[in-house]
Parts: sequence; structure tokens; C-alpha cells
Amino acid sequence: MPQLQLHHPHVWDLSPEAATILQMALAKQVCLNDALPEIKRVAGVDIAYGKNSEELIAGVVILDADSLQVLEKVHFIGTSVFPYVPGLFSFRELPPLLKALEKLQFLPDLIVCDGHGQAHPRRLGLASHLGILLDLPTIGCGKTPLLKPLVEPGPERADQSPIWLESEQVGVALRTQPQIRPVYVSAGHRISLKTAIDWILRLSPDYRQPETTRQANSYVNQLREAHHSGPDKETEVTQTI
DNA sequence: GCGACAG
DNA sequence: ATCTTGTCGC
Repeated sequence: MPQLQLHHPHVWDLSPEAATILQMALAKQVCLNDALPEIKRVAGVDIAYGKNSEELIAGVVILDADSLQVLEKVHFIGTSVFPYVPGLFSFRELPPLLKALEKLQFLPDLIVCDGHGQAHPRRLGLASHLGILLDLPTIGCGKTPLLKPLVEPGPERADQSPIWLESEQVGVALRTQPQIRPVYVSAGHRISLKTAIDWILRLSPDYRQPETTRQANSYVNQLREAHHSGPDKETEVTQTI
């Protein structure tokens, strides 16, 4: 299969300080205009961790944009090389996600990330970072905010409230289902915030989270459970009664 | 200085 | 993220 083409030189073995500086440079290259092809295939990405957070399973699920049916799934099993640090999330999750994405038959037209894009202190959340590396349209859709909106959105589906950073709107809290707590949406790359919101609503017809995230999540979780009981070298039973 | 802090 | 026991409701 063809090697995944990265549009930027990348080194993952960085100190937190160096990673922060790299974020500031990459953030300047993010495109916030709609530079989308016809969207036929939408990807969801997610990672499940082992008990000690060292072993991980990265998964990518491709959905048909019209039917939301799963077309393809790929995964990569590896080890985390960067700790979880709020604000540096992409340096932990991108390396294994790229390994999984390499296995796809065809690249998607849009990627929805479980995390933020522009709604990030340096405007380079996971979604924006991934979009820059692959030069593909991406959306950030997180379950909890890194930057919080000043007020809560209204109670109806599609109600929203802005998320600000330095007097500029970088995202929204978006109600995808009535009376259900919102998700936090921001543009990743090559997409406007408005279009990103439209897609998240379209991808969330029945549940709080978009189908891309739900499918990716259940995929890596079931892989994790299979990996839990399958490759058990010796199942120790240290149960005392 | 203190709190807050995607997954 | 993962762990963890029960509980309320469709």
C-alpha cells in the first residue's frame, strides 16, 4: 500500500517545551476556509488504552457520508511514547493514529476527531494538527471543553453558544440532542466553523456524539477486550476468599 | 500565587 | 483515558 504522505516534517520525540513551540508555528498554517471536496467518506478516530496507559489501540472507522454505514475499519496496536498533558494531546495520540491511517485503502474526505481543533490555547488541538499533517479537512468534536463557553447553549437540538479566545470565536458548545449536555465543536483544518457544525449535526441524528466517534469508540473498545482475554500469556487468579 | 486542564 | 457498584429508565 502507498505510504501516507505527510505534508510537514515531524519529530515526535520532543520535550513539552519544544512541542509547545512547534504548535505555535503549525497553528499559523491552519486553513479555516471551506476547502472541501465532495464529502463521500467520513472518518472517525479514537484510541483505547490499557490499564497502565502504556499499551494502546488506535482505530479508524470510515463511514459513508449519506447512510452513515461503516465502510472500512483499520487499527494499530502500540505503546504510548508521550504522556497525557492537557494542551499537548496530539503529541500523544497522533503517532499511533497515523499508523492506523496508513492502513486505509482510501483516505477519507473528512476526519472527525475526538478532541478539539481551534478551540485550543494555541489553536492547534488534535484535529488541527492532524489536518495540517495530512492536508485533509478535519473537525474537532470533544466531550468536555478545554476552553469553556461563557454561557450554556439553549436546550434544543442545534442550539449553540460561542467559545472565545482573544476576542475571536474558535468554537461552539453544540447541543446535538434536546436536553442532553452539549459537545464542543471547532474547525480543524480546511473547513469553516459553520460547516463543521453542520457536519456534526448531520453525523449526530440519534445520539449526543457523532456516529464517527461512536463507531470508532466501540471499535477500539471491542479490540481492547479481545486483546485482554486473547493474548493472555498467563491468567493469574490471585483471588482470596 | 491559585485554579483549571481535550483523552 | 481507565477503574469502579449500583441505579434509574426505555
